[in-house]
Amino acid sequence: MPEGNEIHRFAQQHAAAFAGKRVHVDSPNGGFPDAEILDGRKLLRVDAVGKHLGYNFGRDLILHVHLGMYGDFHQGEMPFPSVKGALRLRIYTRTDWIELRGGTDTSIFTQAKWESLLRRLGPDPLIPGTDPKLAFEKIAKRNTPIGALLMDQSVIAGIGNIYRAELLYRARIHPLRPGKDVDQAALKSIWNDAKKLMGAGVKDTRYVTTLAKNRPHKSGPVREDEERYVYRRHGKPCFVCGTKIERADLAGRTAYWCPTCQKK
DNA sequence: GCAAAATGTCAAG
DNA sequence: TTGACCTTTTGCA
Repeated sequence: MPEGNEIHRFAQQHAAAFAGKRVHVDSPNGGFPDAEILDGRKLLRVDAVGKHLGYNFGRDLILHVHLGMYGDFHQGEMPFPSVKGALRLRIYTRTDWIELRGGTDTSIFTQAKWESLLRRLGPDPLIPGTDPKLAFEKIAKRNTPIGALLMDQSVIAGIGNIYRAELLYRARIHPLRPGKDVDQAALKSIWNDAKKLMGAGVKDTRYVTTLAKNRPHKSGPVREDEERYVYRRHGKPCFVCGTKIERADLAGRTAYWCPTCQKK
């Protein structure tokens, strides 16, 4: 279910509970038979890059988790909740536990494999100090729509369908505009906006991208139906201009945009 | 009770 | 470009 912000949040929370400690690892539904290799070892640290998590148990023992579209974690203090559903992985100590369900990949990586993963990922806006230059250069060369490039993890790591839609709305750029027609100043502002929005999304579990001045209810708590400008708002009026939000498939995922505010 | 959809990625054709 | 895969939740019978 997650974009990069949630991955980084999981890394922080899981490290807080387990890093530097000997942990138990098991797989109640048998979906991760290698759990026993890790059981009883010390978890050194938890890394997050883009949408990937690496639980580092020492060289060549890196538990790689990619949640894909459906994977999710739950975390809590002992005792365990009752086992239900397809519980693939648990990590726990005497006091804390996490549970993992779903997900595209749960497997043990060598150091070399982890490094080759890092090599094929673009810069991650959630890693402080990251230089976006390589991403800008790739985008400037390509005819591919910017809406597809922002989701391409080898261009920029961590952006998913919600942030793609909302970043492009906030930049007033149509998702079908070719990458090479997005100027450098616009790319820079999208990158800075990604750092800001996704950074807020690490702390806040809601994806709020609207400015208060654009919300129909400008004060009070943000209403659920006013959190975002375009994502899953097709057929509804744009908060800024009133035009109906459109949607279409783009690179295998549904893109959303305002045909008036966002220019091709 | 069942179909459909969902914040993702990869491989086959 | 399409299908396959992982699982839960929602909406409609």
